Amino acid sequence: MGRQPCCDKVGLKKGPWTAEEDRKLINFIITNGQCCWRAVPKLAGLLRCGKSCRLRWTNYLRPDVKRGLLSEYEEKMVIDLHAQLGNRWSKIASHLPGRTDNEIKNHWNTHVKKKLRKMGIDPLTHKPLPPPAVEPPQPEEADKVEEVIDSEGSEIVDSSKSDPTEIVNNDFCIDEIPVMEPHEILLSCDEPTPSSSSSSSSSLYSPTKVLEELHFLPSFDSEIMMDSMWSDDFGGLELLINDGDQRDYATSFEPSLLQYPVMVMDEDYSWNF
DNA sequence: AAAGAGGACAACCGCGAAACG
DNA sequence: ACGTTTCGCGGTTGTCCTCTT
Repeated sequence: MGRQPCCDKVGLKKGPWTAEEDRKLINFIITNGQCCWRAVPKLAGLLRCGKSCRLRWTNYLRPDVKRGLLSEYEEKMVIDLHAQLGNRWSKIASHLPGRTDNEIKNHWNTHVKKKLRKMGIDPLTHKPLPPPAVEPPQPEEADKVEEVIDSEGSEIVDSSKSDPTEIVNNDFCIDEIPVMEPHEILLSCDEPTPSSSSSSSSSLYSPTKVLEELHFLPSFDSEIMMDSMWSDDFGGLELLINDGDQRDYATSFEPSLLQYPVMVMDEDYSWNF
């Protein structure tokens, strides 16, 4: 007996989400909170499976999702955490507030892997890549070999070939690239460098950042707050959205909060301040 | 300017774990 | 204790965009 599919696939929409679908999902979750994902599409009037709704909300619509390129500091964190945790993207993401596992995974596969290889570092093992094979291929074989390098050298390494010795020789030519030792690129994650942490993301307001700044609240924990936003007895999201009274109340305790703009949903259903 | 190639990223799929009855 | 349901994760695919020829 097989698993029951997460949803009845007949008549369900797939592919990119439209603004209208986003609006429906956001409205539903704002009104009802996150409940059983399986029931969400039906209740929200969406022709999507629950899984798709969860993914869309988690990765793109959630108000605390930080968008845009990873900062230098975030990228270094990712590299460092990947060295410790491997492909546990959700664990890595949990160390980077506002970033999703999917986003980090994509960034890793499209940017970081290449960058590490160019630096002469194996992105799988985080160890220096050994020099390429010295023996030149036979003239007749040369084309074939080049083909293999082209198709595999820039490609994701099959996880089944986890033995690094099987993959390194087909990777980038590192003749002209100085090899860096892992310790030269791995940073400790407990001391953010001021320059990097304030680089690309510093000018942007992120909801998470705002939450982190709410330190005046007793025992404040941004994760708990994000959880609480969906509970019945907490108007967190309303405060973040546009509740003037709540905001006045909060700023009466902490006037510095006035520096933060009020969070609103744009006409294109993205969150803004 | 048009076509093709490659890159980037959003979304899907299948599996395992956790929760629940 | 066991079967079923639901959720979350990681790998993979599909589509759109940009760059190159």
